[in-house]
Formats: sequence, C-alpha cells, structure tokens
Amino acid sequence: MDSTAPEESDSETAPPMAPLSQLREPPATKRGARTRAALVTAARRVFERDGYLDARLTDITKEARCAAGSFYTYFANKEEVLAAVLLEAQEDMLHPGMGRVQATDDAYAVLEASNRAYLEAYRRNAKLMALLEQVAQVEPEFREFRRRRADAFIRRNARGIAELQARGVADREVDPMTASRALSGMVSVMAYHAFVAGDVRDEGGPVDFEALVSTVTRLWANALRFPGHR
Amino acid sequence: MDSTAPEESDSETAPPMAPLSQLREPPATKRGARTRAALVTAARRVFERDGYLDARLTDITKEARCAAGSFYTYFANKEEVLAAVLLEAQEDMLHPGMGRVQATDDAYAVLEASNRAYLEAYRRNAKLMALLEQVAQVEPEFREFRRRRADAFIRRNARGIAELQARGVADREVDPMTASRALSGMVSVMAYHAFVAGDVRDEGGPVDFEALVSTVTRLWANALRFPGHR
Amino acid sequence: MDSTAPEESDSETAPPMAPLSQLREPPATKRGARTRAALVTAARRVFERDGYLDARLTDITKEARCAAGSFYTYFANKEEVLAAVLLEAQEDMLHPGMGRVQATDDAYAVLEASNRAYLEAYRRNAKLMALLEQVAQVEPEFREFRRRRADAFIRRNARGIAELQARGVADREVDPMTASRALSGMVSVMAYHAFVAGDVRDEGGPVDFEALVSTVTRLWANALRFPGHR
Amino acid sequence: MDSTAPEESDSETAPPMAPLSQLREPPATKRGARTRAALVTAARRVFERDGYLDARLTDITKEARCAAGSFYTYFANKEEVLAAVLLEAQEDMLHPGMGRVQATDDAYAVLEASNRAYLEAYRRNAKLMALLEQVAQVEPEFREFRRRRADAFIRRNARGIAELQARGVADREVDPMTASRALSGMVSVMAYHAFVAGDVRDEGGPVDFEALVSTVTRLWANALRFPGHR
DNA sequence: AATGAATGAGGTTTCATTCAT
DNA sequence: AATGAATGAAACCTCATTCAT
Repeated sequence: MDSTAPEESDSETAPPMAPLSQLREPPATKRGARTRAALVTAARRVFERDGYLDARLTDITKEARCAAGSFYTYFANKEEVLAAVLLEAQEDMLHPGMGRVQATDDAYAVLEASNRAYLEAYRRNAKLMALLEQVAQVEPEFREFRRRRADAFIRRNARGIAELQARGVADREVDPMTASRALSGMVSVMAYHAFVAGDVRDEGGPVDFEALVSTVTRLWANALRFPGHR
Repeated sequence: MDSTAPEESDSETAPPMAPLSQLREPPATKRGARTRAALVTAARRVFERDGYLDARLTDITKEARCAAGSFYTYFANKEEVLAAVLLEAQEDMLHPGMGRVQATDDAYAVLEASNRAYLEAYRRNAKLMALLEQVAQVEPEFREFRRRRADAFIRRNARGIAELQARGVADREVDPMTASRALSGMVSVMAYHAFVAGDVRDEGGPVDFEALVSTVTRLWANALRFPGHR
Repeated sequence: MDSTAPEESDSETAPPMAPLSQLREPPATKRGARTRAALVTAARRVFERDGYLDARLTDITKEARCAAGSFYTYFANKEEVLAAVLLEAQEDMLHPGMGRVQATDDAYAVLEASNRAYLEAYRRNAKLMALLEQVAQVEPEFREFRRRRADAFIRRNARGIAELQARGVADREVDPMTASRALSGMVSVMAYHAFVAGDVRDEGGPVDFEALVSTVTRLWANALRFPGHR
Repeated sequence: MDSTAPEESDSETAPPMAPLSQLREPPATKRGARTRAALVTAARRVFERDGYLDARLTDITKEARCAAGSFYTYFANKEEVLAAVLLEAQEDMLHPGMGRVQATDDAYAVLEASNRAYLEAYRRNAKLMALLEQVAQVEPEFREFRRRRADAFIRRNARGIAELQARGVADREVDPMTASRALSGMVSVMAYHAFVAGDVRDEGGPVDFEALVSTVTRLWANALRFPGHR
C-alpha cells in the first residue's frame, strides 16, 4: 500500500499538471537555454526568499543577472515562471521514491515507509511547499494545481485502503476515499506544521523526524483498525 | 471530552487574539458607531467577495456609502478593518457552543458532539475561514492569529485526550499534544475541503454533513483506540 | 544708542504688525476667552514642538483639550493662530527692555547693554524665533512680518549710528542704514547660531553668553571706529 | 587672506557635501543620461519657480516631458532630485573663483576681492540660495548641508583672520573663529537681503553692487582694526 | 459655544509590461 | 537575444474644513 499526503493531485495517468504545462517552445540557442535556466533558478530563489506576492520581476532578473526585458523572451508573466519553477521541482515533490519495502505484505511497514517517504519529500521541498500554499490562496490556476496534486495522493492512498479492506486488514466501515482524504490530510497538516510553520518558531528545537513518522503512522493504522499491532 | 479543530488559538484564559485587540477607542457618538459598523459590515462583504488582496478601500467605503476619508476615522488601514471583522466574528468561530452532551461519560458521544459543533461553526463561517487562510499567507499578524486560534483548539483537545488516557479509554502510547495536533488537523482539513474548497467544486453535490461528522469521529476514535465501539 | 537685530520690522510708530493684527473680535463669554487662550497656548506648544508645517490643527485642538470644530470659532486657519501666538509674544520679542544704562553717554556701554538686551530676548524666545524663521520661508504674510520686525530694529540702530556720527564718535564714511543692516544682521546671525542652530549641536557646551555679548559689541564698535576703546 | 561668507561647509579636504553625495550609479545609456539631465534641469526650474514645498513631482516630470514613473528611475523622492540640483550647482556656489589679487600682501585688497567674489557667486545663484534657505527650514538633511557649507567658509575666513593676527594686521583680542562667524554671517545676511529678499521688494531699485562690496569690506576691516587704511 | 464625525481632492509611489536600440 | 529606460494606471492616505447635533 501507498499512503499519506494532503491537498494535492495528478496521478500518473491524468494529464499531469495540466494548466502549467502549456509552456512555449524551448529556447533555440544554447545561450537562450542558459538564460532561461538562470531565470528559473533565480525565480525559485526569490520566491522562496520573498514569497510570491512580494517578488518583483526585476528582483528575479537582477538575481539572474540579466535585463528586465529579457524576462519576456521566456515567460509571459510571474505566473509562468512560477509554473516553470514548480514543474522543475515536480518530480521530486510528486514521487517520493520508495522502493525498499514494496515487496513485503506487512501493511504497517509499507504504510510507515510511505509516510516516511512523503514526509522526507515534504521536508526537502519545504520552502516550495510553503510557496505553493501561498500561491494557491492567490492564483486560481495554482489552487487547481495544488488540488490535483493532493488528489493524486489521496486517490493513491484510497486505492491502498480499499485493497487493505479487501484483504480484511482495514476497517470496512469507512469509505476509502473519505478516509484517505482525512488521513492524508492529517499527514500533510503535520508536515506543514513541522517543516513550514515550524521553521520560524523559536520554541522547541528541530522536529524529531522519526517520532513524527511513527506517530503519524500509528494514528493512521489505528484509525483503520489494523489488527493487533503493538 | 472536547474534540476537534485545526490551526487556531486562544483559550478562555489567554489574552484573546492579542495582536488584533489593539483597537482604538470606540466612537463617541451614535452616528460614529453606526458608520463604523457600516464599514465593518461592508468590509466583510467585500473581503468575502473579492478576497483580502483584491479588496480596495474605496470598494469598502463605497459599499458602506461613506466617503473614502471616513475610513481613516476608524481604521488605519486594510489590516485593521480585517481585524475588526474577525474580532466581531470571533465569538462564533471560537466557541462552537456544545452544551448538550457534556453530562455524559460516553467518550464517543462527547467526541462526536464536539466534532459536530466544530464543523457546524466552520460551515457557518466558511467564507471567513477561507479569508483567514488567505490572509494568513500574506500578513504575519494574521498568521499569528490563526496559529493562536489553532493552538487553543489543539490544547483543549490535548487535555481531553490526556484525560481519556488517564481513564484508560485512549491509547497511552501517543503524546496527547502530538495526537491532538494530528487529529485536530485532520478535522480542520476535512472542514476546509468540504466548506471552502468544496464551494467552488463542480463535482459532487453538497457535502453530506452527517457522514462527515461520523467519519471524522470514527477515525478519531479508532486512532486513539477507543475500546469496543461499534 | 540702541543696537542690534536682524531681519525684522515694526517700529513704535509704524502700524505695528499690520497683517497680523486683523483679528476677529474677542470672545464674548468667559468660557470663550478660556477656550481661545487654551488654543493659543496649545498652538505655541505644538508649533514649537513640531514646527509650523508639521503641526496639524487636530494636534492643537487635542493639546487644548477641545474639539476640532471649536478651532474655527476663533481662527480661520493655521496662519491665524500663529499670528495670535506671535502677537502674544510680541511685546517681549520687540522691546528688549533696557533701562539701566540709558543715562550714560558712554557709547560703548550703551551699545553693549543694547546688544545684551537683544540677545537675552532672543534667547528667551529662541523657539519662537526659530519658528518665525521657518514660517517666513513658507508664508509670505509672515515673511513680511519678519521683515518689518527686522526693519524696526535696523532703523532704530541706524538712528543711533547717525547720532554717533554726528557726535563724531562713529565713522562718517558709512551709510547709517547700510551699516545698521550689516551690523544688526551680524548680531542676529550670531543669535540664531547660538540659540537656535546651537540647540541641536553636540559639539561645545552651552554658549558663553557674556563672551558672545562682548565679542559682538567689540566688533560692532570697531566696525564703526569708536575711538580709543580698550 | 580669504574672506567672507555665511552658512556654508566643506573645505577642500572634507568629504564634500556628505549626505547628498549618496547617489545611485549613473544611467548606463545615453538616453538615460539625457532623461536624468532633463529631470534635474526641470526640477531646478520648478523649484525656483514654485519653491520646494509647492513643487509637485508631476510638475517636474511634465516640465521634463517624461512620464511620472520615469522620475523614480533616477530619484527616490523630491529630496533626492534637490540633492542632484544642488550638487550640480555646487561647484559654482562653493568656489567663488578669485585668482587676481592673490599675489598681493595688501590685506584690504584681498579682503575686498574675496568679498566681491562671494557676493558675485551669491548673486549668480540667488534663486538657489533662496531655495536652500527654504529647504533648510524643512528638511534636516539640507539643514546639515547648509551648515557644512557655511562652516567651510567660516573656517576658511577664520584661518585668514588668524594669519592677519599673526602678522599684526588684525585685532588680537578676538577669537578668530567667532569673529569669522560674525563677519561671515554679516556678509551673508547682506547678500540674502540684497539678492533674495530684495528681489521681491518694490522699494528701491536694484542694489548698488559696488557699494555693497565696499561697505561690507570696510566694516569687516574696521571690525578687525586693520591699520590706517583709507 | 462645543462637539466630533464626514468629506474629498489630489499627490505620491509602485511595478508589470513595452519598445527602441 | 539582450538590454534597460519609459510608460502610466491605480491605489493609498492626509487633513483642512464643513456641518449636523
């Protein structure tokens, strides 16, 4: 089974990240490719530093060491660079690689591995996740993006839950999609709190990552009434 | 026990909503009070309609049928009216009244009532909650506000969990605060999805409120391993 | 003889402070008189604290503990209160009383006494003088006021110089008015530097008043070639 | 010796006009340089016409035939353009060139030449001097600018006085700095009266420049008791 | 006389986007 | 392709003055 995750979408089948993939054709020359890449990198840095709303296009071009006008050779506006930034990071954000435990039929172990993979990915991309949260509140296009990303996770986990129900491992009373939404949401909220909101908190040192994984997994397993663990 | 809830703050004891309570002295005359009230009402309407960022002060004064300058008789800026709007709605948002089941010792029933009360309050104030989510991404002052609001709920529920653990009704392996954060977060995510994000969803009709309450309650109870229910 | 002074006017004969004397009739009731007085006092305090330009009418009414509207019962605008403030202080600013040495024919002693009186008056009213300098740069009406005030001093001193020339005590080569303008200006510049600009200076402690008087007097006497002193 | 002058600053060694020299990097292109220059010229014209306070930024851009926003490409605000205006005129205001009489040891002739040079420079820049007086009353930064400018003159003259004292040509009883402040101030007051205040005066025709120079020089020489001149 | 709320004109400032070089 | 200056719409905010109680 495949667990976790919050308010996002895009399974492997669905047209991935639809609205954001409408990018113009890639630069023809090498120099063009270099400039474009510099802009994307710069944009990510500026967005993560200043937030989407406070980021000015000139900040980005300045950071990329190119002229203000050059921006428009590659992007139509701020939204479009952000799309490029997210697209570039998408791979890592979407597919929290977890090959290891796949081969077992210990549902609990699989769940735990899955949660760990999700949380690690979240931690790795914390600033980007924070950015996405912000943008989603402001730009409908990205609200949709976030929704699809979340949905992808939720569906995946729902499939896992349904499977476990079939195997008699999970409580059959709950609707798999609803349960998945609730539990995936639970994990994503914890991730947000630990890696985004927690960043700025003075209280408490850094989050105990393993404790987080195990608490979340335990609650999830309990919620589905996994049999006889612990 | 007293359950549920997401990213909010301020118990009955703590200085309620600290940063927002720094209000200037109330208007001295009746007319002043009327104008101020009109502005707050107008602001709420405009904020809910256009969002915080797109709301222009002149829209608010226009809606309140007063001159642009009058705004500044009562508020220093957009933030301050929003504070007033939230303050006015605070009562209802903070204390999802649930007197009924208090007297029972049936933990499950109390939990369910508590969740229902929370979700009802969320639904009643859905637009405001959406607004708060948006503003929290943009204005640190309101991020703090949201955090305190969430914390209040989380603490309250953590106390409930600890109590149940003491009575042997809840799983003693989990840290009450962490579990509360996870489960309260789970409920708030569901509420957000149902009443905020769901508003704009085309798919699916209106959310089945009772199903929501019972699913959430069941997962919560399971997660804490309430004994032998259902 | 009667010395000193800067760029101002109003002798005893000329229509004193013409543009400022157009005040409305005094308040009829006792209460009115009290309010008006409070406003003038408050205005002086606010002007001296914030400067003329930064002083807001509401600051003045607040300081006077009365309503904004009440201001217009007594004054048409900011200029008019300032006129009232200056008028009230005029006596002391214009007639640096110096009776003592009058009876002597020692020109040097008279000159010194006169300078001392002028400088003492300037020091006493330093904040008001600073205010006047500021306003004169901004409001033509008060530029004129300052000019008349200066002229009065200059004319008075010019008469003194002419007299001394007649008695053979002062250099006959210079035009009394021009010399008076130059030397009176010299004293006023020193006063401004010592009591206005000097206020904010960190360097040097407070000005040595007596040294100031004697230097200024010596230069003045020398300039007119008073015979054989010192 | 090197005489004259009032409220000014910055000798050849000191960091010249400190607070105003914090300029951003100059425009990179020719067009940029042209626009910037047009703005400075326009600003000077508008300031001299309307005064600093009444000058609106839009007046300046209109006068410079460019868009309102273009202003901010080169200046952050009104203060900054004024700084540019003053900086551009500084050379002429600060170094009233007078090479001619340098080679003589006739102290009186040198003094007279120095005074003439100062007064000529003042007259040439009369409108700017008036502007500086106004701004100094309003913007602390420019008050400081004026102070430094004056100080430079005063120090220069003080050195001259000290030298003459050493040569036995000037009265040794007075402190050179104080005397310089007084006499330099005297000259600047006369200049202000003749070229700034006098502009708007109806009475009297244009000032007799040579009479002004000679009166001021005579009083100055007398004040320091230059021996047996005439 | 006093009160204090209401008014509204108008300047400043920002910054995404365009465009001439 | 790159440059960087020019554009201008739009929103905020101030505060002297008026006016209804």
